[in-house]
Amino acid sequence: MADKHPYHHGDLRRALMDGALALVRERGLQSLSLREVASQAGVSAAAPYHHFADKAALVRALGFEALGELDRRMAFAETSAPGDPVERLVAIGSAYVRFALERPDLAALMRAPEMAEPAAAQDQPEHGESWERLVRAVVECQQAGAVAPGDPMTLAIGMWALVQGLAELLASRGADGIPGDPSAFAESVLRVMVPRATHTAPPAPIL
Amino acid sequence: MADKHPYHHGDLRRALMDGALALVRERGLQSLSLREVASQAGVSAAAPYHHFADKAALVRALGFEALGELDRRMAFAETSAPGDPVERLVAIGSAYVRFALERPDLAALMRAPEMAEPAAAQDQPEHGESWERLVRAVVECQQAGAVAPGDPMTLAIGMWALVQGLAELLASRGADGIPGDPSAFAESVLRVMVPRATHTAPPAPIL
DNA sequence: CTGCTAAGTTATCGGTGTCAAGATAGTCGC
DNA sequence: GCGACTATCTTGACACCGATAACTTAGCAG
Repeated sequence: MADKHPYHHGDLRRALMDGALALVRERGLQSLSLREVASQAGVSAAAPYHHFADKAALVRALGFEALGELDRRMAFAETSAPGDPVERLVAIGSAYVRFALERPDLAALMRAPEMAEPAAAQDQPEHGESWERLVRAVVECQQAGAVAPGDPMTLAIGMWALVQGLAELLASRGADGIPGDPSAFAESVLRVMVPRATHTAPPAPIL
Repeated sequence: MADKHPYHHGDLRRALMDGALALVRERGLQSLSLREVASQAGVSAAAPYHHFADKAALVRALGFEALGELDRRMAFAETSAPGDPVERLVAIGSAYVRFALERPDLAALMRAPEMAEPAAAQDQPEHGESWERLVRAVVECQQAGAVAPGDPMTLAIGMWALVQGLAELLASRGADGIPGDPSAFAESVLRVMVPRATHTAPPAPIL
């Protein structure tokens, strides 16, 4: 309905989002100003309110778009890392970290406080299957006997938290003091932290 | 020098920090206003600038105080969890998550964007030994043969990221859909994710 | 052509961070 | 005790921000 006939501006909503994203990219989410976004798009300061209820709504729209891009990257990582399921799990997680390192602006939008507000549940477009993909990868690892058995939800939450913490640590906080390529380092951390299945049957049989 | 003789107000700096913390606690870091902090302390809007260069400086001071409290809790967890080094490591990590769940205000201050700015390196008071403590716990686990060998830094960063991600996931994001006590759940996740040493000597010796 | 509604405008409000200049109150040297 | 000095706080202002109300314009349906 709103995306068909460009009345005055020609899809202003899109222009606002693009401009806002550019501003976040170059000066950070912290100093994003709705007025500046508007004036950069060549419209008055009140115009955005015909497309977004709030400044928060704009940020949420961008955040969900960022989540979509993340989902796309993780999907690509899943399909292009065949064979060993553990390698696939690592690849999925690594894609997350790489995304946060390459696009800290999008990563910041994903974890913007506006995304945690209850209003965020309303305008969520497609519910994104990132979570299902991660659980699937964990289950496949377990079926292959490569990862410790147990509730896959627990493991998946652990992996998700690990990857998210790694991303924030390396992107937002400084990636100083670690050697070489941060993304390669993150991958090695991931590889170590995957909860591998213990190869012995009982723990230390007294022989 | 500034903490000795209360000139007019009687340690206004402290009053501002306490008031600001109270405001963050009840309405969130997002809507913290320097003016409101000042007027709540019974002082004009410009008064805080004699004690903090910026609003960001106030937030950083609070953030470092929160880091100190976290450090205190992790230190307590370390000393009061003797015996099994893995249990100690889990206890330290669990203390982090519990802290973030109990005091989301302090957790938010710790990861405030102002803490990542380069200016944060200046006014850091005591450099906090949380990191050293974590590395120590990891090394002890390795010496006991309970945790996979390898660079302890890598493992410690993994644990730190895991615990940080877990805290953010459970605190900022909703802790919905997980069963029972969130902190107990986090502890179980931690326990699963600790990179245990494989109990076999070589990986599958062809016998 | 006549409504009707979406889209954009101007004007304004209350609020915010920050600074400059002045007033005030303690401390120190004499 | 007294003047100089400096730290502290106030007033007043500036520029900006998010948000709303009232008005104008543009495109479409009948």
